[in-house]
Amino acid sequence: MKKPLVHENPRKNRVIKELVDGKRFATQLQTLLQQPIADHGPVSADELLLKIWRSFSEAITELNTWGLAFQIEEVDQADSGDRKSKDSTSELKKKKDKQGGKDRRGCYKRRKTSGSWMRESATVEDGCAWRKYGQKNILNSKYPRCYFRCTHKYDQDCRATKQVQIIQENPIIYHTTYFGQHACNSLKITKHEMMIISQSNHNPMVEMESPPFEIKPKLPNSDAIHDSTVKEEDQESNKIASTKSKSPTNSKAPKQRRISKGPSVPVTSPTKSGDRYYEFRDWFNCRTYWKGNHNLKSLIATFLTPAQQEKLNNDTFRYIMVMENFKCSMKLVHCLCLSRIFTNDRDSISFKTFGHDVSFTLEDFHVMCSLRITSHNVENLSKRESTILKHYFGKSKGVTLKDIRDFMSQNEIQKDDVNFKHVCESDEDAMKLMKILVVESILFGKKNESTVLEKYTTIVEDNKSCAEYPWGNVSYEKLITSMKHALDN
DNA sequence: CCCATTTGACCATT
DNA sequence: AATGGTCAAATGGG
Repeated sequence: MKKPLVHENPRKNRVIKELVDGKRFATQLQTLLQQPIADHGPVSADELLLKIWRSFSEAITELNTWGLAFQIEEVDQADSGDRKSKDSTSELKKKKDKQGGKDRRGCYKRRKTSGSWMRESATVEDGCAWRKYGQKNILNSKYPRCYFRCTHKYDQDCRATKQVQIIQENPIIYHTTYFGQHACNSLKITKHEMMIISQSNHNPMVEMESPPFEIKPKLPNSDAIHDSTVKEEDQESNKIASTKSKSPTNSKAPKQRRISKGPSVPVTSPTKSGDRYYEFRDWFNCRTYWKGNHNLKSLIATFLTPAQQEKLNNDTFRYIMVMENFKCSMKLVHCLCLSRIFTNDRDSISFKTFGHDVSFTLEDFHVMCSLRITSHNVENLSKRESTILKHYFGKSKGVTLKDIRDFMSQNEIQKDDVNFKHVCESDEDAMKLMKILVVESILFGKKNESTVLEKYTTIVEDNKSCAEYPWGNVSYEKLITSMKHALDN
């Protein structure tokens, strides 16, 4: 009998294993949640959550890089798609032996662009430890392309890679393309990694957020620490710290500011009762805080024509549009703002992520959300009437986000033969309506029932104003105000 | 000696 | 056949 090929495929086996593991952990979690907290065993729900997330994340990464390797499998089961071995010391020898001494260099599949993201900057430094493994002259390029992999490729099975190429001199600009997420326990979680975490969502088929914050419970007040898992984690971070001595970016942040111990920490948390302070994880998990449904992707797909989508993707909010998952990204921004409330520091914000202190400046906030920020005051709005709201909703005041969403879902694009038919009078109108939603629900984090503010609609309506308007300042301030309000309740 | 970079070879993909 | 991604021997720095 012919054995099904799939069982011979290590890639597929890994995917299956990860998914099965994930399911097992989920079942364990379900059992755990059905028991009273006092009966919980040595494994916490948070730990199980992390395990589940890791399993699915691994499976997705595997599926994303699958491609042709599945076919190669038939010919050569020994290697091809999977160069990695848990046993890094004997890996090289093993590989050669398996291949009968034949050199398999360059035996790879060509990169896919999905699951990658780019960055242009004046420095190559991004806080991560990279190892260069190649350099290539690229056709029609003045400068060579350099290939890097994560230093922890073998010791921690980390698959992150990047390609760096100079695209301009004086001033120098590096173009970096990142592939894959870090699976390693890197001490240096930087703003850039945060950006990556918030923007990368590799598989378009699966909506999944990376957990941007530490999962394990950790009380900020050392007196309150009795949980064994907390101690374990502390040991773990010390271990990492000692093995990773060179840490240029880290030295820049000696501020041992414990966010939760800041002077302006609220006495109670709106999520739970008791007189302890809460980490951002607590806020992050507080569903009442994250209003509305910010997932505009499906609306964009059904309401805008491909041409309109293309335009929107290259417009003022292009960096927002690049994000696969607005909700996750904006949660991060929310948390950043929240940290500012805790530290009461106008110049920088800091919080904990993966057990490490991370510090952000307002400038970094700008980098993260890529929204315009200016140093001077901005409230200089004209008192025009919103023509677009008036035109499509019959009124310029009192239109809710829901009204716009409903309008969009009731007027999906139609295609007859070759042309897209659209309910709006122009492409511009369709895009502007979508931009209003982006501003109100994503930048301002408003809930569905809120009314659209006319003064911002008029800015969106005017392309020049919209491009020049410092959305970064406004969303930043709005979020902080909104969080302060939430804290007071 | 260890670790990182350099560089030509190798080969999948286009 | 050209191109680009990866490997690994050679090389170099600490």
